Amino acid sequence: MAQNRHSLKDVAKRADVSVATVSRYLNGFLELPDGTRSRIDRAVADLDYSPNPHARRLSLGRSDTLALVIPDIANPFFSRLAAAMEACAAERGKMVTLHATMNRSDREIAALENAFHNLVDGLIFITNHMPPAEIAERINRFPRAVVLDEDVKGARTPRVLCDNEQGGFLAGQLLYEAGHRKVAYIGGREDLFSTAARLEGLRRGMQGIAPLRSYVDDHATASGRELAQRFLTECDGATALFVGSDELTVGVLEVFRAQGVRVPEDISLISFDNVRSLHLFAPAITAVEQPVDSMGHRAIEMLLDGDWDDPTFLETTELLPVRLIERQSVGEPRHAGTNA
Amino acid sequence: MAQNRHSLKDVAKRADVSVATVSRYLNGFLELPDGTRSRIDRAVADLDYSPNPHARRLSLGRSDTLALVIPDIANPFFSRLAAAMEACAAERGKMVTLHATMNRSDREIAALENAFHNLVDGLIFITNHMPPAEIAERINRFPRAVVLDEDVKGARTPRVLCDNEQGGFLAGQLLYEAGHRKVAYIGGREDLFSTAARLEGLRRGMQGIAPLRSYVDDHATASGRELAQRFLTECDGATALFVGSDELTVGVLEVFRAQGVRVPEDISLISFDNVRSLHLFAPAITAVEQPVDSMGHRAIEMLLDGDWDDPTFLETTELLPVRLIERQSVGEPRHAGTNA
DNA sequence: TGCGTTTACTAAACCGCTTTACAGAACGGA
DNA sequence: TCCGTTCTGTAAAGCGGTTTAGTAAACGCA
Repeated sequence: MAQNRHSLKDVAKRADVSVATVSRYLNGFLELPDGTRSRIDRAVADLDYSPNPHARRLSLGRSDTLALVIPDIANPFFSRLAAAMEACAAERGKMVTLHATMNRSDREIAALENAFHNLVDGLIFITNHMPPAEIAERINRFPRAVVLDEDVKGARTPRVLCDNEQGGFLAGQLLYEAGHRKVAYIGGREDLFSTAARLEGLRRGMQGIAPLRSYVDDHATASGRELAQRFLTECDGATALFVGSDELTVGVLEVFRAQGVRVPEDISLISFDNVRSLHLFAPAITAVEQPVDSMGHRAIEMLLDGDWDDPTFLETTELLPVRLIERQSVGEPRHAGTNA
Repeated sequence: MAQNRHSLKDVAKRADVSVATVSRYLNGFLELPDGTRSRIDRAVADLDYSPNPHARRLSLGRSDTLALVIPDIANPFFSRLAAAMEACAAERGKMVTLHATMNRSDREIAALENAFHNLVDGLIFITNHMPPAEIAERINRFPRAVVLDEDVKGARTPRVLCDNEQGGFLAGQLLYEAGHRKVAYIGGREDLFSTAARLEGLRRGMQGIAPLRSYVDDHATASGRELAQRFLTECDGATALFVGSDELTVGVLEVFRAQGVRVPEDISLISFDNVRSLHLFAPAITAVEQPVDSMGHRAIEMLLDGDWDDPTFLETTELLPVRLIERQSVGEPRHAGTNA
């Protein structure tokens, strides 16, 4: 019932040896003759002993904890990423703490500050905006950090990203082949590496035709609504929309539905992520799928198994492949003749 | 760059006082004259001092950490719950660690073991199955624990639940008024408190008509598919389906779609949770909405602000209200005449 | 001037574990 | 018999805070 814990000293006394002996034995640094060993084992069992983690961590100088700094856990993309990372970390005996930032620099700084002071064994950092240089500096203070999902300018850490360029390319190719020539992109700002890569890929897929663009600072559903509204008034003849995340897509579709804009009859649409149940939407939404689970796993593996003594390891960028999932949200452009 | 931290001793030396003075001053237990105070402030600033959390926790005997033991973070319901709890905890200076169990007893035990040994300041426990008595015992060993979302038999802790009975009632009422008389329920086993309450409410809403039932052990999409399949072969004339979670609903709809079963023309459907974007589904799905954010907030608030000295506090059950969100998945029963 | 009370601070124990440095006993070989 | 090894441990110094008990100096006051 109560926290009635026994200490190493209690075990030592009961087994009639010194604390050093018990400690070293339990940690596998000491071979003992059967008699002593069984006395210690007995004492441990009798007292239901388990080492005090605070003392252990103070002594060892590590925390057995990884910090996840992440924009929004309620967002399915990030929650799946978090789930993958937690599973991977738990397998290796590491705990995981959560720090939601909502993409706000002040909260990112607070989370990094917190994690740093807590002496975590490693940091996973995810952001969706272009953070100020101060944030990269703070990331660089961690002995071990991995940047995930979006590159951070100035961060000297390994990166795990999806192949955004390829994702853009697949989307562009599909749209081009369906006959679209005027395509708009809704997503993060162009100074983000992911956005630049996607736009680059999109252009390549579109045989060199550049997309129209609108930008947001986050991947909130509300931003999707706002941009959809803007898109409808300023769309300038665009017949297709490439949306940077499922969250934004949800907002876009809400507005389209409210305004009677039909997908794909009026506007074709491709989403990015494929973490929501887009297959059940009306219409089912075509999307570029991110390899969420492997991104999470790789990030943790790099953190824990990376060769952190090798300075070139910090330059590593792991690019994970995306897939295009074709459904029903892409059709022919409305007035195919007039858009060529 | 490196973890080049300064200790309290460094600060004390620099400010030319004792460590005790610095410690007590920094913790607000000591008033100091301006001179001393500013010397300490200076030293702290110069050395960029921040207390070592491991040492602090060892000394204080607490961890500033809350453990969230939760079935699956990738599930939107739980991820939103986790997001709400993290936000609430962060506001009060507590970190949050994540422990996903996938509703498996062995993992629940491992997570509880882990959290217990880590001397967390509090535990939030969520499960979706009927856990063995051992788990309640382990929960009871925590000085502070709150059970969330689903009651746990034998756990002597406060509970935060949604009003499942009311949710069932609202669903039943809607179905009854639409003309349905044969309704099936898909969800957790009946020995779960939530299931019993929902079925009870459903019956009440249906004017006393008891539903057909099928049960699962988790809220995975795959289970939804399986049960939908079973439902279609054994449905025994049921014209409506009340599904225990959005996750299950996704699986059900996948099967319905594959088999050409139309909602609501062939079968009416009401989901529970409303955490996925059901409004964009085809058809938009009527659902009982759980107050996810307030459930998360209340759980944390009870954990941190509850009167843990009052033994009756452990008997507290907080029941949060649900709402029925009407959309397009409920219609008249197919052969209204034959079902009365 | 002397005495009690504040003021301003310190010494040292303690939290519970790890780990280095060392020591006594037993053993083996020359 | 003597010396060098192994075997089986131990004492004690950290890790970096918090906190109790106590003290020297200054202050107020008769």
